[in-house]
Amino acid sequence: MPPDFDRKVIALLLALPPGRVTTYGALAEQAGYPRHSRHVGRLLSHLPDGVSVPWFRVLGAGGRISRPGSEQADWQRLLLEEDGVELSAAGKVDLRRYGWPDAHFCSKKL
DNA sequence: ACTTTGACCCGCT
DNA sequence: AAGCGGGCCAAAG
Repeated sequence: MPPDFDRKVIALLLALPPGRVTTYGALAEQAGYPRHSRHVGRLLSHLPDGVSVPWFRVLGAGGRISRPGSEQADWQRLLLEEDGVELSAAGKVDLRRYGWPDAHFCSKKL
């Protein structure tokens, strides 16, 4: 895995406008490594310190929050709402509405 | 070198 | 709705 993978993912994340969200799969794909969704997860779980990343804007496929029940999931939900993102009772996000503008699953462009 | 472990994903019960 | 199995691939033990 080239060193720039991490860098790219971070950059993409920083470029993501507030109030919008993306997914592990989409990040991996846009970083040039399709099917590497897990690696994005692993990256975010061991975040290089010194970089402040809006990790909470990263969701699982279909707009699901990862590791439901975990402490981070609760935080994520809170932070997202603070961003103005609506969550269903099940804690899911409508990607068509809040998804990454360039992503296929998003219908609401910039 | 081999095995286990993920902040994953998809399709099928 | 919820669980299972298989696929995925790098990192850590």
